[in-house]
Amino acid sequence: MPKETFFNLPPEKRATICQEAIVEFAAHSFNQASVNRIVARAGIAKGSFYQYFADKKDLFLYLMQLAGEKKLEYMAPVMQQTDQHDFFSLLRELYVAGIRFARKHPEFAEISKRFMESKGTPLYEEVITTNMPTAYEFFESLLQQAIDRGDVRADIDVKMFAYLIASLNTLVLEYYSERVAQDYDEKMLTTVDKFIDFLRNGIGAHQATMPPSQARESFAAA
Amino acid sequence: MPKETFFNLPPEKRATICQEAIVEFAAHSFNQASVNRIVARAGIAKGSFYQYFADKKDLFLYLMQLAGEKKLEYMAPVMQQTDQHDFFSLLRELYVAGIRFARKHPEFAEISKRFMESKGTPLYEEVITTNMPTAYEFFESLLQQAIDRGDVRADIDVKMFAYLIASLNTLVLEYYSERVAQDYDEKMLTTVDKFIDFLRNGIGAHQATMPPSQARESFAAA
DNA sequence: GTACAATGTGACCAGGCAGTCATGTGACTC
DNA sequence: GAGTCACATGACTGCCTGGTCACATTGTAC
Repeated sequence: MPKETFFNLPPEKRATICQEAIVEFAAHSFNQASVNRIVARAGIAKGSFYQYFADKKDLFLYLMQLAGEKKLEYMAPVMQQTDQHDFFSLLRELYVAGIRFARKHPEFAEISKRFMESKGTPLYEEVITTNMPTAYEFFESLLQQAIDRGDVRADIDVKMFAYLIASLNTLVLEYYSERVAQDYDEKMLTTVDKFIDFLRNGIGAHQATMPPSQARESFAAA
Repeated sequence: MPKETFFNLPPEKRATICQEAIVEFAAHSFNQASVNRIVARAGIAKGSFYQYFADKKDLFLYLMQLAGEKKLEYMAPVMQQTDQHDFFSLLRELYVAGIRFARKHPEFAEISKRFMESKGTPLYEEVITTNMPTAYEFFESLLQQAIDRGDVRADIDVKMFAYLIASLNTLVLEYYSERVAQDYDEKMLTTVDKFIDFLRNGIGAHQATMPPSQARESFAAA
């Protein structure tokens, strides 16, 4: 956590520092990111930085927290509707929400992605074990619900598909970003739908339906 | 490419240097990897290193080449059988071969993985654009063949599924390594089969068959 | 005006890095 | 023994890093 000094700062100065730090960590891994560059771009003295933050890690964890909060703003509305929609529709909304978040806050998404790739480093272990429940557990319980409700075949390996569905979440985002469109929207829904249809065919309870769905409207706010 | 001096070295010394370099690049990204550590562990002088290699990148590219050659040893036998098996069996063998490679040469696999995650860096761009055809194109043509043969539904988005299938290749490896077994084999075939069955249900031409396959023997040499 | 606390500052430190180079060494030739 | 060649060596350069600290500046309370 940043020191009190940091929160006493005029908001715009605080915002500038955050902004430049976000840019730095979006462009470089934790180790590669440079405090020197951050303070230079933010226009503050090195000594000031260490009046605000205990060290580089302190800043990084704070940014991770900000990113998490921001992402939750996108995901929470969807996650509260678990009862009102079938499993695949819900999944679709979750994927869409994830893409929206990444599109509106690409630096946050980049930082998170970079962090997820740092599996195995001490910093990763520290953050994961002390902080967050992983997405896997969430998808696991969601899958189990879906099976109980009859949305999903009962004979699947739940843990494996929870893993796969969580991974597909980042996969659909990457695919869309790299191959389909640089700009937000338009083909996004159809891309997500193709993934969801594929999943529905693969593990849905009803026999696989051939016609892939047309682009439907998202039931979450656009 | 390493200098002539390097290849004039007694083979065991060359092997030692390679081994220590592999360990270093498996444990650290290109930027984080330290020539100082490599020479210290390999027991050679810094100056000697620069008699063998032009610079750090030179060594790294050489290791990437070695890794590629080694991986090809595993993949090539499978890839030459494209005509003799249906699409999903072939895919299964490719996935299995990939896991076998990663199990027998974990450092090479780690280096490759780390490199693949460095998308966007200048080094990545340099290697990709000048050297390798990506796996995507390979899977794309494989998919197209499968459609023509009637193994796969004709109405799918070929590019998207080529991307997905390529990604699933690394995904099944990660899942197996992280969640199923630290040791090689045993549940590997059943894990891969679950992925393949899922794919078959999702995009196979015949209506989804319910009973997931039992562990079959691999048709490639074990 | 003065005292005091909060905040700002950048030179500085120790340490790591990639890469260089003058010098050393030993083997082989004539 | 002299000359030559391939290889070996590690001190050195210049640079960058995260983090510190003695000192300067500012704002406020009295």
